[in-house]
Amino acid sequence: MATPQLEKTYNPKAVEDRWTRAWIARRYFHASPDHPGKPYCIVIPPPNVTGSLHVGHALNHSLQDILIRWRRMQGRNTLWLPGTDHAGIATQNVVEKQLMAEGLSRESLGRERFVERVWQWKAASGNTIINQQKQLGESCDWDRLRFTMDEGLSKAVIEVFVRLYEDGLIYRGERLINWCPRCLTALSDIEVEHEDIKGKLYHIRYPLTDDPDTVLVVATTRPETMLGDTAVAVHPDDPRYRHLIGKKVRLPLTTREIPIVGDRILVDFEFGTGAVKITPAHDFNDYEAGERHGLTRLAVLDHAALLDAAGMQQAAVEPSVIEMLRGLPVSKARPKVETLLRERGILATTEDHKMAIGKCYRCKTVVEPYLSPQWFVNIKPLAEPAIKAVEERRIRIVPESWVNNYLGWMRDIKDWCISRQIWWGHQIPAWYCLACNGRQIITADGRTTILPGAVPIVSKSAPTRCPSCGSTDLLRDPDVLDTWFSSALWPFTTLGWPDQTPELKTYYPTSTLVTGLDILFFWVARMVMMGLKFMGDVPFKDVYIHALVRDAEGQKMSKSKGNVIDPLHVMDQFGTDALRFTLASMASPGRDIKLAEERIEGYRNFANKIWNAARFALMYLDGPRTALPPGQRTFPDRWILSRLGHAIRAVTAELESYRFDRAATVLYQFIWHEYCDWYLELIKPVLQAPEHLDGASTRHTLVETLETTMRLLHPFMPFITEEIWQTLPRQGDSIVLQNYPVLDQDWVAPDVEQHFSLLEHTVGLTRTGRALLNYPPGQQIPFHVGHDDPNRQNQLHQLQRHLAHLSRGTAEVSSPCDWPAVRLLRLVTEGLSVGIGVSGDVDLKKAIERLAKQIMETDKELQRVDGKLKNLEFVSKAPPEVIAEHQGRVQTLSRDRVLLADSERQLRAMLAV
RNA sequence: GGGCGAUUAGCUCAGUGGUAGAGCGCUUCCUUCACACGGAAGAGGCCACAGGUUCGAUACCUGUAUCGCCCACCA
Repeated sequence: MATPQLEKTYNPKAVEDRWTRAWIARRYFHASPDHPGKPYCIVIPPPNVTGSLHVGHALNHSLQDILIRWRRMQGRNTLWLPGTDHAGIATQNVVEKQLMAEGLSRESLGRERFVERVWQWKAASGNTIINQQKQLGESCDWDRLRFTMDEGLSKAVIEVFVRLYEDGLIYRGERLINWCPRCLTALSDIEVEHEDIKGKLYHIRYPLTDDPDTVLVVATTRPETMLGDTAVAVHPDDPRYRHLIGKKVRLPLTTREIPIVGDRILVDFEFGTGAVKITPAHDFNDYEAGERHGLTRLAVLDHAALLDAAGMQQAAVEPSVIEMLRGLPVSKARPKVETLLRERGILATTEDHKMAIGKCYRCKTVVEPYLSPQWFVNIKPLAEPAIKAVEERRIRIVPESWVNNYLGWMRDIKDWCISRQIWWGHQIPAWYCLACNGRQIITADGRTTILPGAVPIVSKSAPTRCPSCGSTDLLRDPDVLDTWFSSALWPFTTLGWPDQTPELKTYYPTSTLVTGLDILFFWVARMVMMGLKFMGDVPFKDVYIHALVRDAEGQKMSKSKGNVIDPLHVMDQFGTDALRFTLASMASPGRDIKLAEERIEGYRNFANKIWNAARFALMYLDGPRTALPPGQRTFPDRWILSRLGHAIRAVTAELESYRFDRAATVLYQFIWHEYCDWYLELIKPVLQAPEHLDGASTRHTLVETLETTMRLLHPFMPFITEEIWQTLPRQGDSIVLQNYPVLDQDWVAPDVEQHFSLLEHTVGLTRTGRALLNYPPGQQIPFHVGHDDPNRQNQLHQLQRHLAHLSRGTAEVSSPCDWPAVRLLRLVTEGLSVGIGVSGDVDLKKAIERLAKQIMETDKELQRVDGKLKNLEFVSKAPPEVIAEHQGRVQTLSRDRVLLADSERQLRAMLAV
């Protein structure tokens, strides 16, 4: 017997560090277009460069790594392409915060030095998440690490922008957009998070100009914006108001008069008072109504969402009101306006009202609709092919339930605002000739505003002179592109586009995209559109959408709530394999994951179980082993191989349909309950008797099964499987490069499995008996087994040896009727009877009392079900014919066990003891 | 307002038109020579509610309730 080479308890830390380094150093994960095999490629959803690994990443990346390792082992030419996203606003915010701590600001630094500073920050901190990904065991091709602002990718971004512009799919215009007054930039529609809050509905009196005694009461949730009203709308069919259309009201707090218009789109006359104020510069609906009625747009809020004196002046607001409100944020201005209106008797009434406000997805500041010139993508022409691709299932979305979500959004898609007024990002490749556009370009307070009338020169490289007037006085558009613009190109720009690289040819379209549904619209939809536009093909064939990870209470994890599970901490405490396996096992479709640490601890135990199974196997490595044809294998060997075959088939099938959870369950079940609990126990007598005839065959199967199992498990638990695999007899340097197990048809043995289930059942009965009788564990228990079916009776004979061993007893197989009836308790199920001999020093009376008690309880339960169960076959697992045969002498012991007495009288006697 | 999903053991979740499953937790027994991060035996469920289809429904259909998510400009 060999000395065990492994520690008694699995210690993940050292193992993980060692293999992380070795795998990367040996470049096992490096992919090349020349490699053989059908390509399999995943591009990673690039985490923000500011990020550190949170549990959502851990889930997302674990699942990808499972797929990647699995496909690699299957012999595919496998590329997992890693990278990070420059995360425009998020990163800029991080660096600005740093500057603030130093008493600096980005304005004081100036654009160039600020951007330089961000690059410095990236160089210093940008690799945090990459290193954490490596710790997680991710088998990315780290040689191909990309960053969305790499030179090549930036070039591609410019290329795309220019081509879209030339195709008329990018335009510039002044629109009402979502504006974050803290980040001071435009946001796209989906960058706004809506939240319900309780607000008030203010009813305000607007007097008619030709009849000041008549007032039109309008309802609004934002009284402070009334200063910018340019009309009041009523429904043209509303009998209360329709005669007023065309008249004017005097706008309170101002000296302006505004018209009453009829608008059936804006006005729902059941809501509020049926009259709506129109503020085209501060509300999306009003903006459109303003377009319909040709209204002017008066902005009374500035870019920081403060009440703007100049704007108010232009809106003819009373000077005293301007003085009161100037420079105030909306939150302070609103109560002041309310008080003012109340004092002047203009406020009719207020009522509580639930309303939705939008917040910036980066900084949670309330966003304002803001009128400003921006760049947009004309998205409909791009969306159409992207809709078709999913409808025609050229892209398969898993789970399918998200298809409708995707299609619904795509069919109703709005133009995409892609310009951001920040400095960190891809600067828009547009220039303006100052000579030609002199009056369109205004610089004030250090902010340059390029009015919508300015004519851009869009070009891949900086033009030296204006093509129309020849002037060299050119100004580049200061805006940068939405971060998601470059992300949308990720599947092809990372492979070298616009160059026709071998990588692009080999790996595009990629195979699978693994992502959370939170970025389905931000990212997935846009990749589809851009991929189809520029590559003429879908960017990926499958999209697997996984759930969100929440804490054990189902709350979204957030730092402020303090309920964040830090994956690095967990990896440290329980091991990376345990975390990965946990996440995989909980990745059921269509349900969020509530993660609790106990669960991870459970899989840590699983890792330890595997470890010890390996230790056990290693003790018998030294003995001779033979490769025997299946016929010569022993019963336990044939059984475990048959089960292994099932596991292989199941795991593979589940992975093919992205059921990581079920694959994990299969592995857990097989390894713990079949390999460890039964197989290892079954073969112990053979292994521990050195001269046993079956020794060679058994040792062979023991190791063969373990080795195969390690390969089967490797994608899920890469570290421990590698470590164990290394100790086994093997060919090759690393499990990473081994073949994934495939089912060997010779292993399939239904007859053996049937055999085994008889054994399992019988052993279970003896153990129950032992527990019921309080047999001391050390004491051997004498028992008889028999079966009504002669065939199975025979099988029992063959299993006698195993039975005796596993039951720790002396087994005798005899036909059910010829047992010594005295002092035996018999347990029967499915025609199988086990009689346990009761030796003198056990209190038979007590044992029978306990049985009787159980029977009584069961009886009560049966009576509760109200006579429906007159026939015991409903509660017994015994086949009906067996029950019928024993009618009247059978009592239910529990739902699946029946106590059998030789006669009713005997039964009564037993119960009455 | 629209759409989607959930509701199964104390907790977290699988699952199937035909006798209810797992992990964790709990109870009892056991430190036997792979593992106490272990072994064995147990307890514990009108499968949210109400109808319908069916020989039979936890599963299929309809409705109700509660919770969650996504989308949406209702002032």
